[in-house]
Amino acid sequence: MRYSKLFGQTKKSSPAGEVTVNANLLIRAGYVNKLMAGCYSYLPLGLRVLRKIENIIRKEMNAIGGQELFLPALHPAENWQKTGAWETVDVLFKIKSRTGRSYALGQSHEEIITPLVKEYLDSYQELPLFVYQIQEKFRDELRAKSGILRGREFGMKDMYSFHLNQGDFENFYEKAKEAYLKVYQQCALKAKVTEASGGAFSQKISYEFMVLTDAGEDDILYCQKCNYCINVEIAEFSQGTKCPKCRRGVLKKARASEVGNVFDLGRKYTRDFDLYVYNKNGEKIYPIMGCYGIGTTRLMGVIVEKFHDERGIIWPESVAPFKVHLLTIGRSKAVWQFSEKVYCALVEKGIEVLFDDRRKTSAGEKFADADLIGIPYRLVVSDKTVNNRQIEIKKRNQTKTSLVLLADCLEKFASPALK
RNA sequence: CGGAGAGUAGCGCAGUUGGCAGCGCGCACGGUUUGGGACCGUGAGGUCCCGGGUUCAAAUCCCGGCUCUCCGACCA
Repeated sequence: MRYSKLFGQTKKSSPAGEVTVNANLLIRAGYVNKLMAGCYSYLPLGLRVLRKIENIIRKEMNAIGGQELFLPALHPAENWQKTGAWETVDVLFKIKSRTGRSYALGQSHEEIITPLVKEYLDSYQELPLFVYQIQEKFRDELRAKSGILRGREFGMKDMYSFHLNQGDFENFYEKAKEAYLKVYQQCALKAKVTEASGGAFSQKISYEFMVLTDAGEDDILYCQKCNYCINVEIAEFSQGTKCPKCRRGVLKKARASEVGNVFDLGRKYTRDFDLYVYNKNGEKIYPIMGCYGIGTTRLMGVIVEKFHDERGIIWPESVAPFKVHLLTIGRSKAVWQFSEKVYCALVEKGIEVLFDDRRKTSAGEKFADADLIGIPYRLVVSDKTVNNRQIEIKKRNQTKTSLVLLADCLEKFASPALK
């Protein structure tokens, strides 16, 4: 991609009154644009990051048997009335059509997936079933805040599982948990599995996946010796008390952001929508349901909160919009010809490259933009390098630079599949 | 929804006692520059958030509303 043609370029000044790091950097670097509080457009650069995050999640969900589908965001009110959520869920956006019919915008999709599964589930032999989607959710938050961490419209992967019995659900929960931890690991994040309240429709414990960051909205207590972690909203002990699990460590309190969750929905929805099967003994069974969410846009925001410095974003390679950022510095014909050659060679090898080919832009501005945008590797072709047909290479999170030949460069960045 | 702050050019902001609408960046054109956000010149660009009111005169004062940010409450 040629930066001169990219829609959504950097801004020199911070958006007015925006203090959140993720909003500030993502807006300034040209990843997102705010339409209104809690509602963001994803520009080409931002969409590339979001798609990478989604694909990491997609791969892991598929690996545990998840089947991707896509549900409507606009829902008939009747589905929400049937579960009682129409009256009780205050974040539900409600809409009236011209003809007076009532609709809801999906804040979650249990009300849609359950009757859908009912239409196709014929036998207990089809269980367990795991379906998921990646879609925008709508929640009428009283106060949207923290940039893309809490929006009124936001991206989410939501998976729903259906099981014959509690034991089967719990087995799958363990697999889902491992898959989630792999997702965060690939996003370079360390997530803690945290006990939390079950929310409005479940008296049971739920699990949240928390990443430590001051930008978060939750307080957790975690053990420094084992993996025990609990949300303070349900914790019966305080900071400094002995860990109830390993009895060796001491609990520490910290701020965190919830980047995923798992709920045991029990038979709430299958009963509400009369979704049942007969087991092999001819007994009528309402399946146990679980739901599993990962906020895709929030995950993107948390990554920025974790990986940045005073100059800009420092993307982990796995989610970076491009692998390399090629800068051309200087105006000599030799520099231009060589950088064009390098760009074309990288593109031909299938290496994701953003080429800062702006003719009149100063070196300082290109460096500053490269730091702000935060692509993992910076390549520079300039008068200093071109005589020896070399390219300067620097990692975004390091200060040292080195010189390499084009062939070495292509070798270094070639994707494993092409090697 | 309670508390606090803000809304003026595309973006960031200044605007004193009520008296011609300004600055920086960006943008367009010309020129000089070229390894860390260079410089000179010229130019375009305005519903001063919206609606009332006071006044000879309102970006400025008063009333009402809207939007944004932060804190809180809220938050499957």
